[in-house]
Amino acid sequence: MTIDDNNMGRTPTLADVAGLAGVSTATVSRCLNSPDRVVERTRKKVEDAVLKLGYAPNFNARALAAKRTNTIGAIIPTMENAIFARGLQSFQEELGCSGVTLLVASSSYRADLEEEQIRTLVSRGADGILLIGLHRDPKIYEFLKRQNVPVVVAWVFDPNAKVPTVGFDNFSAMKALADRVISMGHRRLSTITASPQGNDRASERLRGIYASMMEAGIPKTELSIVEAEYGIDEGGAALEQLLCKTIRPSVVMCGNDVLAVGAIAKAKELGLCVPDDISVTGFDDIEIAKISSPALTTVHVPHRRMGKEAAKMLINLVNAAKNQNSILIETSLVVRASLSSA
Amino acid sequence: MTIDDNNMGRTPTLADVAGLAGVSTATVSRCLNSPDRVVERTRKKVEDAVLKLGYAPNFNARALAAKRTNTIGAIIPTMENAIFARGLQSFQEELGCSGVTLLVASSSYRADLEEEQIRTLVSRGADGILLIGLHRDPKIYEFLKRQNVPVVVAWVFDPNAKVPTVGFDNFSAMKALADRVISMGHRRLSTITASPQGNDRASERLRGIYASMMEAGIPKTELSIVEAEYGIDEGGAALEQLLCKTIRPSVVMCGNDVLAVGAIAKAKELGLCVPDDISVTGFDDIEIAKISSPALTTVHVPHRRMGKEAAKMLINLVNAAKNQNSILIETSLVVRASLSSA
DNA sequence: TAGTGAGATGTAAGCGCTTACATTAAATTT
DNA sequence: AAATTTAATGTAAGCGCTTACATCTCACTA
Repeated sequence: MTIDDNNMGRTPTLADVAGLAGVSTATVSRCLNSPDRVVERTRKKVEDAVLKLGYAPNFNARALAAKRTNTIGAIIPTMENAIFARGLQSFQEELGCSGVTLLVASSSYRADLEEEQIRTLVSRGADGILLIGLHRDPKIYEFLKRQNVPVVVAWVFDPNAKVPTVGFDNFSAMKALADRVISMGHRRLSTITASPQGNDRASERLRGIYASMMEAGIPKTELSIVEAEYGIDEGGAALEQLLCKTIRPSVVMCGNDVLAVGAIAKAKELGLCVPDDISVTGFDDIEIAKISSPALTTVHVPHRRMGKEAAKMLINLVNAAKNQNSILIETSLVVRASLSSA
Repeated sequence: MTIDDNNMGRTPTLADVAGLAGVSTATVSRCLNSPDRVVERTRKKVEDAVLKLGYAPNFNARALAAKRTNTIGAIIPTMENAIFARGLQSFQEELGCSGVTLLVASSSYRADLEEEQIRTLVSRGADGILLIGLHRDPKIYEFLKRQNVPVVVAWVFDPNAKVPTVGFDNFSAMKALADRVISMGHRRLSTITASPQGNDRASERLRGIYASMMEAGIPKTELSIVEAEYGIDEGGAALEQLLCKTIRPSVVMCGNDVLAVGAIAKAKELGLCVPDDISVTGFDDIEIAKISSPALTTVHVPHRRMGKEAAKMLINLVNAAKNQNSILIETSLVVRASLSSA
């Protein structure tokens, strides 16, 4: 049995265990944290006492005394987005292998909230922090540095950043997709994107589209842009806005699969045929991309691998404090039925 | 500026602030926790010192001394499921209104992991805990009670449970759906469900189907059951299994929308027409249900409201410790194209 | 103007744990 | 068997904060 009775009116402490076992608190502490430093017979006594009392260590007291929490914090923009959830899942799994607990917070894509949560995580004693995207007030990085809390940034790759990153090249990934789109004859382009303001993933992807257009000699003005928040309905609404423009685009390149699926649904609702009347592309390649009809052309991102690498990196940083090199996660184009020749 | 320099080699403490401001630590503490108990002039001095040093309180020390964390924990089966993510989002928002922080853990549907995480949350000093589903070892409820940590259970409604619940009646909701299915002439029924073992949501829903069949005089044997984990691909694989059975069902009632969408996709892949060859139903009514083609017949669950109510209840419990009554969240049938007459 | 009491601030004792250092016991060497 | 090393355990000083209680101020009252 792991959970047992004790007949005190309060939750048992280390001292109670020590008393019952007839040893000092230091010995009990050692039993819990480095059992090999305690002789078998003593350890047995202590373990019995722990069970007898249903003792559970007080985390806060431990953290205060040890100045270490075995906890790593992560701040993601939203929990409602499957891609963050999935990356985080493997991040957590990898941390778990090292006995580290994950603390998650979501910032709702708001910089001020994120800053607040970073401070919360630090004051809670997180040994390290995972952040999404590089773009934020430099003061925050300074703060983290001064507090001696290592950081890893995921979802972007930038070997020149002052913090290690593990992610993919948003610019190149989107440019590769745009290259393909343009090579299929599309000229009247459009995109549904998250606000690039303060979101380097979004702005890099946008830059990727422009770069491709430039190479193909298509003027920048041929790209219509609509900003949308994350969500199926938001994608649909954005598509409607796009269709109001005087020149109807032949393709809409969406910032992620969810927006894309929303756009497809809305297009069908409006009696348009995808991809005959309008092509649609996504980004991320989550499950929904495959089962969408038509199936979605998108950029595949190995989120699980990214999460895992980020975890390893952060653990190294926490343990050794030696600098880690950024890791590039390769993406790949997945061409499916939602994209056809113009 | 909220984050500023200090020229010490370590992170500043309350005592540092007190020293700089020329007051005692008690006064600084009061400035931070009950500003109205400190006179304006003093408070100003303290605030200046806080800013000057970039002071951030040490959460663990505070929790240790105050025996309160303003933190509530929640353990959900998985983060990858949109319905939990969404319910949790509004849960968190509501908590935020009261200045309470949320700590999330996911148990991967494993009872042992859940128990471990409950203990972790308690040892971290969570003032209260949100759990999904009632079914778990009674020892856990006893443990929580002894530790004086209030609990609310969500996603199920049971006025007779020993802990307050806020959720819906899984039995009636599924029975209502089955009633409709059967009234449309279906007799060869099937279901794709999470393992009902230790999952009261799943087992109640299954019971709902049986109850409906019984009323209609359909023998229990007419229901084929396949268990599947959560996921689009899992739903597809389960459908294949179902189709291997000698008697092909005319309808597949899925435990949630994600499984249902997976089943639909697989059916289409196999050349079957939904709903002409086979009808499919889901549960939850997440966004994907609307945009699926054909659109999914399902049970609508107001997750956001559920999350909000759960938060309110938990906060009351933490503050007043008076018992709360369970809250029933009403569900409703949403009939869409994926269900047709047999 | 001394007396009163409310309000502001200070003092100091913990909260439950870890850990450097001191002490004691056991194992090894000579 | 005494001397020396090594392993096991104990002692006690914090970790950074909150808060009961003591003290001090000062505007009022009588």
